[in-house]
Parts: sequence; structure tokens; C-alpha cells
Amino acid sequence: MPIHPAIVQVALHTPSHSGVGDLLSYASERPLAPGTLVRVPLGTREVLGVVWDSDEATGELPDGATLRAIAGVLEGVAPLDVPWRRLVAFAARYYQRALGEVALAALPPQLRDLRPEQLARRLRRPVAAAGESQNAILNIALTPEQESARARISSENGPFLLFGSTGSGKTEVYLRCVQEVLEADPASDFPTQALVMVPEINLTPQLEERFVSRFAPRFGPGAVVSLHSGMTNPQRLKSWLAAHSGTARIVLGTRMAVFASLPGLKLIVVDEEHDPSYKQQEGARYSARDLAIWRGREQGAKVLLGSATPSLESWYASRPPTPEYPEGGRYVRLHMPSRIGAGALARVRRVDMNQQPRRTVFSAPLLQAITERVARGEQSMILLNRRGYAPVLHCVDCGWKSDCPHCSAHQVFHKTDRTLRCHHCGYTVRVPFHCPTCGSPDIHPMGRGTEQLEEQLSALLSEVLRPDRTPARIARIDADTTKAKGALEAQLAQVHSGEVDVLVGTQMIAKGHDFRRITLVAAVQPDGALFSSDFRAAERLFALLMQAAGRAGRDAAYMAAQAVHGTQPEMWVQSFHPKHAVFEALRTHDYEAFAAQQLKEREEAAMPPFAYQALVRSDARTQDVAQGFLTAATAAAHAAGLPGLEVVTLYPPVPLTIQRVANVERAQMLMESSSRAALQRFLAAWQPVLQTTRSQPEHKGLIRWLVDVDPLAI
DNA sequence: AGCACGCCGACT
DNA sequence: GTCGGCGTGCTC
Repeated sequence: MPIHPAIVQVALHTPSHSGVGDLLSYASERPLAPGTLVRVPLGTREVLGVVWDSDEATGELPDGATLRAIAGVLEGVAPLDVPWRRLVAFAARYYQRALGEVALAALPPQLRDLRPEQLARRLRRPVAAAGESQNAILNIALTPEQESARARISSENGPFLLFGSTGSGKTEVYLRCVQEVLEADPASDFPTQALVMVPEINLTPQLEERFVSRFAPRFGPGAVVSLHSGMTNPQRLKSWLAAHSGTARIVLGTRMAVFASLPGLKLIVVDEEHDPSYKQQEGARYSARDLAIWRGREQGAKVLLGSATPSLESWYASRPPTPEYPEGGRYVRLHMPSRIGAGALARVRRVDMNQQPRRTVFSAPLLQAITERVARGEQSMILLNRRGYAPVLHCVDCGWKSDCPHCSAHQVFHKTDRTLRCHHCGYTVRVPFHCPTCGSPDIHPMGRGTEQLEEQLSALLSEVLRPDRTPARIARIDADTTKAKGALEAQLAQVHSGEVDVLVGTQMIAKGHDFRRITLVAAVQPDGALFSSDFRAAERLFALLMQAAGRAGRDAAYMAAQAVHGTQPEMWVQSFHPKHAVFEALRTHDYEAFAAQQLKEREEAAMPPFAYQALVRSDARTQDVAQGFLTAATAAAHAAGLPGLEVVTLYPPVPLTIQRVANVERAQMLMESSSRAALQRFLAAWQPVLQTTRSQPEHKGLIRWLVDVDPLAI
């Protein structure tokens, strides 16, 4: 037997419900620093692990377990530092997941697969030279508003909420703040670093271009790296190593980037901080924006959130001091109301659909406005948040509907490829010629999706000519037309080049992309979101419509040129409730009034941000089992008198809106408290109770359960 | 989470 | 007779 003088605790990818503790003990020939990456035997496999600080003096082994030896150390990768480990530990605790699960998910996937010698080979590859040069950074002059924001970010601690309307030049402020951080003399010998996050992968290339052109001359071509799930595994590993080693000074990425190892981190920017994409929806359901705030505080990095329509959480957290509450919010609010280099704000035109003939898709005035724009060579953008031709197919004779056999949802009619597709489980069939139930040929689409809009618009504009006397051209961009790699870029290029006159699409066209010739944006059917059971629906719709409105008339020079035709940017909304508060606020572009009204409602109803919530979801073969498990776990919690329970409200389990997906029945229950700490205490204590409850025979059909802390939708 | 072990159905 | 379905149980 070899002698192993050291015992190390290692975090491994084992889920929290697996019954295996957070840390497993291994023998090592020498002590290993916490944060060291190791390969260890686990059962029959060999897996990647991270050496962790052991709180207990000795790792007590369960009876019968024998200590196995570490298989290897990933030499050449410095141990992950204390701030990184603390971030991972906090995220695991706060979002109720196993430590190892979060730790390993935060590392590039390829690190798991590489043997130490393969990694060593990769590390020997030359990296892009990152040497600093004396090349000056070419800056654009800041407006007084931008300069004032920059100065306050520079001199105060934050966190900051940069509230700037679309076109106010938030990105330029980000660039300046990043520059300032990178040029500062680091207190340690590790180079200073900045992390910049955006909500969607689509938005990283244009941002990367801007950061590279600004900073590469000064800090070298390898100074800016990206980190998002659209990259290949080797690319991700390369970026990760560059950030970890300090070669990369700026990391641009999506929510996953919040876990990047950045030992020199001094600034975190979260652009479009209100965007729901920052909340991970599977696995550990973390909010990258909230973790950014935590990480910044812990690691001594400034945090800058930016948005034209902040989340109500961030808006409330940045409330100015009042006589009543002299301390104000935790965040510093910085306001940039002016648009620069952009035209006037879009004029909002509301169409009351009650005054329109039944089944109207494009009201006459909207169609007229689009027609005029085509004739002038301007572009229009039509938003509809529904893919496919129609959400359901329906038999006139017997009432049959195209229900998915595996889900409690309709199969969507896709005319392009003649299929019925379930958007929840993917189940696809050919469109039947006759009703499958009664054989009637009288089956019709009900409702409309983007495919149908495109088709109807083609018919409606068939006689309309562009300035060059050619027919109007219509394009559609949604998840169906952009599946192929590079398809989105190709389609966007078409719009940019002016080939397209009218662009139809889902919300993916409303985000980020600046088309200079768009002078009209229309939401043809936004009502669905108004009366949703989700209390955040209005907030989300308002943000989307504001963002969409910001797409019209982005380019001041173009708008000035078109002014001779009387062009002004317009945002059209067709609604059966045109007087709804969302549209009223949109009309005046008044985010602040909208936020104040929403916050008042939330406060009266004791909802976030005035209360804290968590969900437990359970999946099972039958709805009875799914709900039964939650009911039993609730009873067990009360019986045990768990801590925090006195200020946490547990609501009874209910089926999810889409109750069954892929033949799995889903139920959930809500927990709510005015105290975040109490909710946390309760959840932590409840975890083992849920485990025990599951092991009881009456809950045999339970497939899984999961906790969602600070859920975005209920 | 993986992965092995284990016990029942329809194929070369 | 085997290949393979996924239920159960284990991993320092």
C-alpha cells in the first residue's frame, strides 16, 4: 500500500438529490491547494473535480467507504481563486443545487474530457500576443450626459443602474468605463480585467467588433475574448484559459460568462439587464444579473447594469432617497434621457381593433402606412410573437383540434413544410387532408403566426411598387428561418442592404439589430400578453414594445434625408384594449410613469420586488403523483416546524399552465416571503425533507423535482 | 449525473 | 437463444 499523507476534499459533478455529499475525500501524495483541478476515480469512471476548502477538520467517511487516490492533477492551470470558489459556493447555496454541479457547470466542458497530457499540449500552443503597446485608444467625445455618468461610475462604488433610452449611447459609456479599469494600475501583479454581458448570443459579434476595434490596438488582438454557448468546445476552452490566466483583459459573453474565472476582475457590465435571458431556465436556475451584483461586491469589482427599460427589481433598488426613506436604494441610478445620433422617438399610433371589421389582421390605416413606406423605399418591421402559420388546426364539422398526443398543447400548423409541430416536445406529423376524427375535408387554421402574416402581406402588397418600380419584397425572420448556421446573419444582411421592404418576425428581430432604413414598427397582436396569469407579463410586454419602438428611425442622417417626404418614425400597436396602461405609457415613452404604476400595484399585492418567491416543480407520470408529492412535502415541512416557516407562505400545488409535456405531468407550488433570508433558511432546511418524502413508496411515480429561486414566471 | 446490474419482451 | 428496454442503486 502506498502511503498518502494528504487527504483532499474534491467537488464533483453529482446532483444534490443523488445522496452523495457535496465533497468527496481522496488521498493525495502531497497536499493540494484549494482550487486545484484534479482527475479522480468515481465508481468506474474518472472525472474532473475541483479541490475545495474543507470546513471540517477531517473529512469523515461514511461507513464502509474506502479512500481512493487522486488520479492526476491538471498541471499548468493555476488553482481557481478564492473569489471564484466563493461565487460558486454562493450560487449553489442560493439556488439550491449541489456545489459540485455548479462548479463543474461553470468550467468549460472540454476541461472534463481532456486528459492531463492532452491539456498540457494545448497549453503549449502559442497564444495571441497580448503585449501592451503605447498605441492610444481612439475615443469619441462624450456628451455631457455620458460624461456625467462616466465620472460618477469612476468616483463612486455602485452598483450602478445606467438608465438610458435607446440611442442614448450606453455602449460608449461601457467602453469608457472598461478602458479606465484596464488602464488603472493594478494593486496586484495580475492584470485588471472587465466582464461585459449581453442577453443573447446574436448580440455578441457586433459587440465584440466594437470592443476589438477599440482595444486591440492598445492591448493586443488577444485581449478581447467571447464566452457563450454558441462557441465550439475548443473555442470556449481557449477563451476560458485566456481569462483565467490574464491574457484576456475583456470577456464578452452571455449569462454563462458570469462564472468565468477572472482573477483581475474590476468591472462587470450587464447590458439590457432587464432581459429574461439572464435567468437560466434549466439546471441551476441562476440569474446572471443577480450573481453579477454579488460577485462584484465580493471581488471588489464595480457593477454597471444598463437598460432603457430596467427590471422593476433594479429600478426599485435604485430609487432615490426620499424624506421618508433617506437612505434610498442600494444602487446608484444614472439617467441618460437624450438620444444622440438618432432621430426623434417614434410616434406611437394605436389602432382600436374593436372598431375594425372582425378578423382584421392588418387594419386599413396600418396597411396604408406600410404601403407609403414601401413606395418611398423605407422599411417596416412587423412583430408577432408566434411562429408557424397558425397555432391550431380545427375541423368545422366535428370540432377536432390539432392537439399534441404527448402534451396538453396544440400542434402548430406550419404551411411551409406542410407539418403539424408541437413546439413543446417536437412531435411532428404531416398535415392531414381530412379530419382524423370524422374524415371531413373541412379543416381550417385558427389564429395566425408569422408565416401567415408573411403570406397575407404578400397578397395585400402585391400591387405596391418600390421606388425602382419593382414589387415590394417581404422577408420573415424567426426561429424557423434561422435554424441553419449563419442563416440569421445572411437574413440580417439582406435587410441591411435594402433588399427587403417589410420584415416580419418574432421578438428576435426587436433586439439589438439596428436597421437604418426602418421607419415603422408594428405589433399587430400584442394583447395576448396583457391578461396572462403571470404578473410580470405587462412589464415584459412594455420592455419589448419600447425596444421595438427604438428600432424605428435609429439613424438621424437617414431620417433627415427622408424628412422631405414627411417621414417620421412610427410605432403601431393594434389592440382591443388600446387604453391599457402599457400602451398609454408606451405612447408617451414614459418608462418612469409605467414603473411607478407597476411598483404601486406590486407593493399593494405584496409581490416582487416587495416579496421574495421560490417555486418547487415536480414532474411525474400522473398529475396526482406530481401534486401528491408537493402536498406531502408541505405537510412534512409543517410537521417538522422548519426554520423560517413562520414568515414563509406555502401555497397549494397547482398544475403548470401546460400541464403535460412529452407525457410528463407537471405541477408546481409557490413559496413567498417578505424576508429573503427566511425563505433561504426554509429552502435549505426543506431540501432533505423533500429527499425523504421522495423515497416514500406512495411517491414512486415521481420523475424529478426542482427548485426555482426568484422565478421569472409563475 | 453517469454507469452497472438486473430482470422481462421481440428479433437475427 | 441474445439484444436491449429502463427501473434501482451506488459512487470518497
